[in-house]
Amino acid sequence: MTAVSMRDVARLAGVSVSTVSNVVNRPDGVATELAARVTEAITQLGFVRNEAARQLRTGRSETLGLTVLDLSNPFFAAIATGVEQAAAAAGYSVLLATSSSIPGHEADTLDLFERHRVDGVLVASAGNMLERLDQLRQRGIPAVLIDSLDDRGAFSSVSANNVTGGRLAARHLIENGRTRLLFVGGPRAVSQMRDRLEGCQEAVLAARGVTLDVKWTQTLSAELGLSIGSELADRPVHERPDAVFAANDMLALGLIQGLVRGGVRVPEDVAIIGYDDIVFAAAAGVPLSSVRQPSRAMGERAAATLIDHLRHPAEYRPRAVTFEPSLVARASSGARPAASVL
Amino acid sequence: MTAVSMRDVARLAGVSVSTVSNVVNRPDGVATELAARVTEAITQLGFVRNEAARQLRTGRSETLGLTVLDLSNPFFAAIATGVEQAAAAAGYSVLLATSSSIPGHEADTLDLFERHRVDGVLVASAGNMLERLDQLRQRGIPAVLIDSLDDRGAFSSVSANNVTGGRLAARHLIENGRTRLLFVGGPRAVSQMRDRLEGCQEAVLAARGVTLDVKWTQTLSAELGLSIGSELADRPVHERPDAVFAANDMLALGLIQGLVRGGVRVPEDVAIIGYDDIVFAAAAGVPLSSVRQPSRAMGERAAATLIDHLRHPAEYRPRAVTFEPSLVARASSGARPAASVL
DNA sequence: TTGAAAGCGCTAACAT
DNA sequence: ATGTTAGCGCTTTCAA
Repeated sequence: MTAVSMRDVARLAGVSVSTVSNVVNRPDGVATELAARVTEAITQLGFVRNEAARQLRTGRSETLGLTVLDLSNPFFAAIATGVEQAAAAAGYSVLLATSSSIPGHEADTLDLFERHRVDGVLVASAGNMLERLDQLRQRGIPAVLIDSLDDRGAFSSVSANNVTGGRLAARHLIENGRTRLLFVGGPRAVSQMRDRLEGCQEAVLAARGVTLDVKWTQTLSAELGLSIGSELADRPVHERPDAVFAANDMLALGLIQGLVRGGVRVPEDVAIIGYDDIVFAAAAGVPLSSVRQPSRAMGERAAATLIDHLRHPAEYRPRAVTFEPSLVARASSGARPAASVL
Repeated sequence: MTAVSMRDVARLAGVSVSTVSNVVNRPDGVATELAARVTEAITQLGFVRNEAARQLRTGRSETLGLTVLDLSNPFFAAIATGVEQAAAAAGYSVLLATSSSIPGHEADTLDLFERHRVDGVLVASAGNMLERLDQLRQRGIPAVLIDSLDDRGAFSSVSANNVTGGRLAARHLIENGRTRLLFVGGPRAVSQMRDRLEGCQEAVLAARGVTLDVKWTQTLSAELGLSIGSELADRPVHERPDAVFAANDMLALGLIQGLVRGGVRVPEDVAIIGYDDIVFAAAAGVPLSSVRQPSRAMGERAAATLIDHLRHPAEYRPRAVTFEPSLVARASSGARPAASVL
């Protein structure tokens, strides 16, 4: 019942534990005949090395900690997929934690990671974890931020330019003749949100006769979008925006639903554009225009960057990898749909 | 740079390591004055216990392994969310692995788990892992299956009745006047798929003058649905089914797209029903009727069941928890939409 | 109530 | 090329 150890293998093969260890880790320097005997014993006994013991001895866990805001948002799910794949390809395991369940305590997920002595941490969560991450870094556990930046440049990050994204979205709405824009997103404390708004504002200022209203929210869920959509639908027409830039697609999808149910036509009465280009944006009731972020690639790249830091600690230089977001125009923004992308 | 250990804490507090251990794990039996000194030393030094060492000593890792087929499918993402939450609430960490990237080698994810000596394993993946899971069980690592059953009853499982689900779907289509049904799903080797078809067949047999065609597929992606939809659209009308039961929502969503692009009206010409009721089904171009599985609850329940087995190994009795799936009728099946659910 | 000591399974010097 | 040995950080008897 208790697991097979190297000692058992050594005994059966008639060799020492260190030889077994060598066969497992550096088979080169072992006589082929012995190696064969050991391998035989390993399969016969079904030996599986104990990572905890190995980790205790080597000081490395070959494990990465990943904190995501919310797995049920396809944007984060895609990031997690990318991370997991890249990590697995490099021989790392992934310890997963979700931060949305503990508002205000997002950094708690890091405690878990530190106890497990993960080799590094990946954070895709809006919560403010920088202080705690600093602490981890001082203790030898580096981190890479996904979808956010570290202003002080202490951490590497992988993100898509949110100012550009906001500008793309707003410019697109304006080019389609919209003049009364509404930005819906939040929380305000989250820099991505402020950046998207900033880009949006730039585009508005660059145009003439275009107004921008802002509605800050605490979350970005489809449910919230639904209720905001209903609220907008209830407004008299002249108090209603003719275009809404929603800070993510979940919110945008809900908005469309709320508006349509309230008798408002999308895009005729109100144009909508979202953010992230989740896979379902294309299949939505009114196919949703969106600003695409290469979420899965971002996850892969973040894991690769972290692993690179791990492998070359000497030449550690935080680097900010920035992807450029791109506009995906579909029906919801009133543009002629491009060759439609599923 | 090297992490703070209990020895360091002990030294600073002027006590022995075992006292530190006691303070951390069983503070009751320690004199308050000493305990205070130790706690003080802990915060001062920023001590964080090393799980690997603890695990090596106790033989328990307080970690659960979770294998999911594909995180980018909201059904699995919801399961993962449920698992993660329930595990965290009970003090367990979650080691995550994705199996879709290694077709034919799904069980490889279990190697990882065994090396890490996870306390238990949760499997939400179609791949055939039963043999390897048996091995793990013999080595003291129990498993719980999610969304699949163990015919031999060796493992606990949490699933929704797929026969019932298939019956609900087909009956619904038939009740709406459809007579030429097509089932699309697969792979055939996956029992969930066979069960859904079985339920479907039952409903067809119970009706008169209804035919059922079957199309087996290797995967269930939106892309595949799109191409099948196009193919159906290209058929002459009399060779085309008037209703399609797709084995999951991703596939169904793609199907709708393919059909609509090909000039086929949904649901007028072809009714569609999917499976899983992912959150985006409601927001689809044609709101998608679906058979709902309580995915998140299933994840929670599975984790709870596994943890229960872990805590009461003596009274281990595999149990099959079965949720009943429910029909969610929306526009795609030609029914009058129920009070619409987002 | 507190401490001393053994040992979990492994790796890495070091000795042979 | 192989074996001997120490020790990673913790928990847990056992003794004081």
